Amino acid sequence: MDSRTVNLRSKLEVYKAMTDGGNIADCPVRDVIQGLNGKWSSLLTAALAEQPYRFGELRRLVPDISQRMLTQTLYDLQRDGYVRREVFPTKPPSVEYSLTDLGRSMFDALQYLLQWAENNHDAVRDARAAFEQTQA
Amino acid sequence: MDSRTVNLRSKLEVYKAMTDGGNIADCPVRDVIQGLNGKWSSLLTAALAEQPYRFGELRRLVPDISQRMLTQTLYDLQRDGYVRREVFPTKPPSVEYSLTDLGRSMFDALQYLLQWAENNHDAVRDARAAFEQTQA
DNA sequence: GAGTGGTAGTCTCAAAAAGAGACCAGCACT
DNA sequence: AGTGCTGGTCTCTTTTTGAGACTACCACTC
Repeated sequence: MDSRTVNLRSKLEVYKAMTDGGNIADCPVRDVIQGLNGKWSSLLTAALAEQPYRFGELRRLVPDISQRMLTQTLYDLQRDGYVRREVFPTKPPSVEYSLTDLGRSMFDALQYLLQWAENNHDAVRDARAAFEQTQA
Repeated sequence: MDSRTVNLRSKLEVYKAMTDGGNIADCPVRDVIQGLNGKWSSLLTAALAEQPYRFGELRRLVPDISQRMLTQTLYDLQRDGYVRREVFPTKPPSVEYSLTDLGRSMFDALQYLLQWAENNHDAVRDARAAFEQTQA
């Protein structure tokens, strides 16, 4: 996607897209965003954007995720078409997860936000510190 | 942010930023992203990017949010420095919420993802339908 | 002067989601 | 025969979210 395309659209238009012109509760844009803002979705997508990984590799790569949430997040990403799951008939069978073209395309858009977070986490940290002062 | 800056960075680098070079559980990038992926954060940010709103206006604008979650999400966005809260001494007092410069900057980055969702929600819907077939 | 409505919330309880950790089957290796 | 690796599932507890009643203050109407 050409970045100028986004910048030419008004913020109002993006908001309207999220509310689907009145169909607020059942809006497709919110539906898609909803599937991406789980606690682990973006981290796992970022890992798989680097290279394909097996289940156990992902678990070791992200030590603070529980097996249960790893299973479920991968299932959700697969259901929405971002991730491909391939079983190899080794003994014991191994399972490889990789990004689909759709997943790669989504991650390209997500990267702007990740990059922003990397550049600005100091500002957010400062804001939190200042806010705690006003509350005290 | 210049879009080329992002595209020149490898996916590996973005992943490394999310894992903070080993400090995976307590990574500032994940910390910032975490604050943004609540169910209502992106929708409220999009609304406030359009124009400032008062509490009751936001509640009417987003009918399926509970007062409790509206209060809490606005509190979180204010704490992280994205939103400014101003009380006006009218009778009864009214409260106006608006984006800060930091919030505007963040929303610019978020917009790429919202735009992607708007362009690709059909593909996600198709993926879900296809996935249900394979499960049945 | 009693009721109605609009302001911005808080409080409580129920439901849903996430986290922790035990448990499983199958096979290879020692 | 025991140990470890594979990729999970199952159960229980804690956290997060949702629904809805309730508050205090004031203006306006009847």
